[in-house]
Amino acid sequence: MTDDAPITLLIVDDHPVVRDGLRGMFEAAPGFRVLDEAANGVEAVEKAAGLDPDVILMDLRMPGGGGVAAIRELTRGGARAKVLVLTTYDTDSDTLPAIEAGATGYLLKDAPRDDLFNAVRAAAEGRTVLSPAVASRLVSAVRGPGAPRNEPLSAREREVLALVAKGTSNREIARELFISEATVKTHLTHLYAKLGVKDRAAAVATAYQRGILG
Amino acid sequence: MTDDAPITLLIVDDHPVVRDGLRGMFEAAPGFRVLDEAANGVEAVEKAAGLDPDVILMDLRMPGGGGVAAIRELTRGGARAKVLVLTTYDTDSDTLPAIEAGATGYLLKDAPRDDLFNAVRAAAEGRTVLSPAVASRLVSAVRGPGAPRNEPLSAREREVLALVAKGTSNREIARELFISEATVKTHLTHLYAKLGVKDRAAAVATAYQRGILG
DNA sequence: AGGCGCATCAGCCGATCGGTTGACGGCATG
DNA sequence: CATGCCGTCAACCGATCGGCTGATGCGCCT
Repeated sequence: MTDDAPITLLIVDDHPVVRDGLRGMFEAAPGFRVLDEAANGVEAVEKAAGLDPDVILMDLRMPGGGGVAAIRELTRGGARAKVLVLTTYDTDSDTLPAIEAGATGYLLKDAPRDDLFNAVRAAAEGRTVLSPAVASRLVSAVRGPGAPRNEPLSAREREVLALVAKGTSNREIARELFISEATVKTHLTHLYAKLGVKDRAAAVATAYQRGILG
Repeated sequence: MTDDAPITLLIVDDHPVVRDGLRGMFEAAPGFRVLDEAANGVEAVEKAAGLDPDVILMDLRMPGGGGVAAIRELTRGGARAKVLVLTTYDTDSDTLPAIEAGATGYLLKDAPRDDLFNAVRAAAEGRTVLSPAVASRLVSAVRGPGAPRNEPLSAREREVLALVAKGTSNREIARELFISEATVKTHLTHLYAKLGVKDRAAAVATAYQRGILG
């Protein structure tokens, strides 16, 4: 790939507004060429096969064809395209799966325009680009390839979690277990980290999926 | 039972402090007689068989022998004793199970002393006594015998709930679904009512148990 | 002896949640 | 056509949560 050849793009997002915004942004900048758009993962895989873009800008969380699955399919299919994940809002729980699935970069849509351009150029060259928030998450999560993070919860943590699943507030949990509210919060913070979630609702969901509850 | 015969009591609670408190309270008042105490459901069933108390004051949520199971066993065994449930803090999800299991009354420990006395007298006569909070829950839950309230969630509500289970905040859910945060909250309030829970964590738990999620 | 995980606690903060009340249009059912 | 459910939205409020920093004591393993 020479310096003057434009980087070709495929934009994947379920929000038409976002697609337009990205298209406009890249068409207005030199060195980029938007080949097409797709509204979901399935469509993205199809179009990528035909168009062979350099970089795919992909949203996660789309109706009808999740982003992570699409990435996995693309990389497994040996596609040349680099996938740059662009998440709508903040760093959610799909970060690691997306990267494990083969995403080359991961950043937030509210990143400055120039960061976006740089990220796409970097991705086109195969360099990994991560938004700071994501990067910090990754370093704190240096773990084996594809390991679904399975740290065991302590007995006390499981006890707290079980009460959380019953709708018990931290204060109530404290009274139930004869400990202070501060301790309850500590247990919660720890088990959030172990489960890889960020609030009690997600903790309960993950616990059910792993058979810790129910 | 004549007017001057004291009402005999069995106190069941895992907290020694609470047991002492109740014992002291009833021993100081005329017309009551505390026969014994138990620290869990199993012990309660055993002692009730031997002592034949008029009223059993029972906490729910105890380690080693849940209160509801004990109540069920007592009533199924044809015990004469009336069970008055005394919950530590507030109206939790065990309210209905406890009453269905055969509890004669249900009130909160922070009820005024006289309410407690009256409740025990009422229970001894077989009258049902409920704390206001519990009563209002019941009227809004005129369920058939043993029916675990199975109101179906609307499609939108299920959609919101699924995102909640992923740890998504209300604001993020709003963006995902192209609706306002106010609407998200409305959906949540509705689905809490339908599931009979009071926060998102319990909603997720209930949803898993009913197969709505996972 | 030193390190490590677990459990306990404090205080502060901003962000978020849940409750409440009230409202509007659409659509179906009766 | 009246009633009810669904979906949408607003504004306000107190309660709760989650993050952060930092600290102590205990038991276990090396």
